[in-house]
Amino acid sequence: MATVGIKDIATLAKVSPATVSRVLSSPELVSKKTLNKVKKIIDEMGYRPNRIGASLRTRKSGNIVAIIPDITNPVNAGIIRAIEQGAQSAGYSILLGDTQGLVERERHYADLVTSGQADGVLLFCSRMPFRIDPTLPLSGQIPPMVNANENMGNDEIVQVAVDNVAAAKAAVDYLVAQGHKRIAAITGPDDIPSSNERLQGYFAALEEAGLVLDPDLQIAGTYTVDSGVNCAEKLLLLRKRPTAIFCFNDEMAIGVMKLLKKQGFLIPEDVSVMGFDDIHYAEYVTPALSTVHQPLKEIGTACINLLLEQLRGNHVPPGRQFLPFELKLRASTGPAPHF
Amino acid sequence: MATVGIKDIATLAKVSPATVSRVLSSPELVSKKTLNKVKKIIDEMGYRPNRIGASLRTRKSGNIVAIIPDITNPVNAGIIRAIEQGAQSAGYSILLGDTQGLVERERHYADLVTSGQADGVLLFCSRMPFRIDPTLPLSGQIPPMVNANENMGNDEIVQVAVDNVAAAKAAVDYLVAQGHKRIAAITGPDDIPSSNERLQGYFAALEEAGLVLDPDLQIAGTYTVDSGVNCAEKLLLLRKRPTAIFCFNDEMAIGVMKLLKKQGFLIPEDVSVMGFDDIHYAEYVTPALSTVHQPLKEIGTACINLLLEQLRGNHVPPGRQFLPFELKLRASTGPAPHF
DNA sequence: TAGTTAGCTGAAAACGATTTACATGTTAAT
DNA sequence: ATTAACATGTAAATCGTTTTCAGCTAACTA
Repeated sequence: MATVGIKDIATLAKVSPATVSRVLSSPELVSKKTLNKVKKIIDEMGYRPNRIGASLRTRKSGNIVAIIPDITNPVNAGIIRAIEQGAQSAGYSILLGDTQGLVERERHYADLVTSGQADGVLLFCSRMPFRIDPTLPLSGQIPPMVNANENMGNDEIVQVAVDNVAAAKAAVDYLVAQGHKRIAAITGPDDIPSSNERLQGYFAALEEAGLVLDPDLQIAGTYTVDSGVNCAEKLLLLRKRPTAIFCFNDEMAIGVMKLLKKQGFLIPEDVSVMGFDDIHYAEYVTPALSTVHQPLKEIGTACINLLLEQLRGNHVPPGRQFLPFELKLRASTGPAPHF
Repeated sequence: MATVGIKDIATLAKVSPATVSRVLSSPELVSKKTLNKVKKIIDEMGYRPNRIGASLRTRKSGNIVAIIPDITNPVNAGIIRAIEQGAQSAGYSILLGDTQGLVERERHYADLVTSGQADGVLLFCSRMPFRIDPTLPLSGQIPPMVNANENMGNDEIVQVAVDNVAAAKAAVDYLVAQGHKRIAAITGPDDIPSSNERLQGYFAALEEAGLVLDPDLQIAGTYTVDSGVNCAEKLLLLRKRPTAIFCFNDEMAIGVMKLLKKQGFLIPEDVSVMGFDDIHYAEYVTPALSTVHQPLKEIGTACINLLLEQLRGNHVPPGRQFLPFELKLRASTGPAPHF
C-alpha cells in the first residue's frame, strides 16, 4: 500500500504540511496558485489523507455505531439501509453491531464510542448500554444517541418509532368493525416495550368496543414463525376459539397461517389473521397478509438526521417522535363468521 | 464523557505510561505487584484506552469493511451476521458499506482501507473496487480481502461461495428427472457472474439430458418479485409453454408463483417452479418453494476466517472455495404434466 | 512616506497511545 | 568483591494529521 503522507506532498509541492491540510479542508484560505499546485501533486501521487491521524487530532472518528439485535430481521435491515445512506452522504460510516440480543454485546458496542472509535450511537433495542448515574440528568452522561423503533421508557432520549399503541388499536378496531368479538393477541416477549405498547392498543380497542377481555386469548410469542405455530395451536385448543388473531409481527402471523391451513381452517372465512410490520413477504404469502405497515425508510432517515444534528453540536429536543403507520388490508382478514 | 488518558493512570499509579500500556497489552512483562496496582486504578477510573491513538501508532484500525450491494437482501444479511460474529470474537468491528450496486460507492468504501480506517475488505460484489495495475501480480496491490458469494473472474483472489454451476445443474437435473422437457430459466442481470454460472449449469443439465435449447425459454430478470412476474408473463404467452420454470433466486420464483396462481395455473400440476437461495420465506409461501439451499452461516464463517488469517499476516492460498449446497424439494415442483 | 490592513504561509505544538533503547535495582555466580 | 544476568521501570521518539500563532509580503490609507 502506498504510504505517502502529508509531509511528502508538502515537500514535493514546496509548501508546509499546514498548507496541504488547508488545501484539503479549507481551500478558501489558500491562494489559487498554491491550491492548484498542491492539488496537482495530490492527484499525481494519489494521496489519501490518513483518517486515523486526523481523527486523533480532531477527536472525531467519523463513525456511528448501530447497535442492533438482529440484522437479518427485515425491519431492522430496512431501517439500517436508510440510515447508512444518510450517514454516507454526511461523511460518516456505520459500524455494525449485531448483538443477538445479548447485553454484553450491547455494552461492547457502546464502548466503541467510549474508546473514540465512534462519535454517536443508533440503538435498536430498549436497554441503555451506557453506565449512567440515575441521580444526575442524562444529557452530559451519554454521547449523541437516537433510539430506533423501540421505547426506552425515558423521555430524555431521542426516539423515533411508530405509535405502537395507536397502530395496534387501529388494527384491532378494524377487526372489531368486521364483526369479530373474540380477538386473540399473540404478543412478543414481555420484556420488549414495543410489544407491550401494542398490547395496550389491543386492550384499548377491546375496551372501547365493550368486549370482554379474555386472558386465554392473550399469548406471548417470541417473534418467530415457529412461535406463531405454537401459539396458534394453543388458541385452537380453546373451547371458545377466537375468530381473529392479531399477531404482533408478521413472522408469527405467517406461522399462524401455516398451522391454520394445515388444520383445514379457511382464512379469513373461519379465522382472520392480522400481522404487524408489513415485511416484504407479507404480500406474497397466501392469502396475502393484512398487517400494519411501518415506514422503514422514513424511520431510518429520521433517525440518522436527528443523530447528525446532535453530532453537529446542535441541541435536539429529546422525547419520542412518531411516524405514521398504515393499515394494509389484504386477504387474510374478513368479516367474522356467522353461526 | 470522561477524558482520562493513559498518562493520568500512570500518574495516579505512580508508574510510567509505558508500564500502563504493558499492563493492558502484555501483562506478562510486568511484575504482579505493579500489575495489580495499575489494574486497580484503571478499574477505579473506568479508563478505556483511546483506540484512535493506539491505531495511529500500530497502524491497525481494528476495522473490516463489508462492501455489500444490498443489506436488505436476506442472503447478504445472513452471511453478514456470521461474519460480524466472527469478527467480533477476534476483536474486529465491521464497517457496513451498502452500495446499492453503485460503483462509486464501492470505491468509496474501498477507500476506507486506503485511508487507514479499515484493515481488510469483505466484498459481496464482483467488481474490483481498487485501482490496480493489470500488468503486475495482484498480491501486494490489494489489502487483505475475501469475496463472498460472487465470482470475480480472477483466481488470484480468495473467494468463498457455493458452486453455482453444479447447484443449478442439480436443480435442473431434478426437473429433468421429473419428466420435464421444456424447462425455462429466469436468470439474473447478465453482468452478474454468479447468475451466468447458474446459466451454465442450466445448459449443462439440458445438454446432458439431450434436450433442445430453446432461446425463448431463457429470460433475464432483475432478482425482484416484480421481475419474476414480468418474466413469467412472457413465458406464458409462448406458443409452447414451459412445464417448469427455474428461477435464479427465490424472489423471482415468488413472483412467478404469484402470476401463475393469478392466471389459474396449478403449481406444480401445470407448472413446476424452482428457486435458488432458500431464503427464510421460501418455506412459507404456498405451495412451499423448492429451491437450492445456500449455507449462509457457513459462507460467512469461512469468509471471516480467511480474512482474519490474512490479517494475521499469514498467507492464504487464493482461489475459489466451494461450500456444499443442498436441493430443498418442497411442494412447488412435481412430475411433468401428461397430455 | 509611514502605518495599517488583509491575505497567505510556515513553524511547532498538540492529539493518545505504543515501543525501542536504555537505566536502575536485585540476585546469583564466580 | 566483582561481575553477569535478569527483572522491572523510564524517557523519548513515533504514528499523520490539524490548528494556533506569528511572520511575511503587498496593497491600501492617511
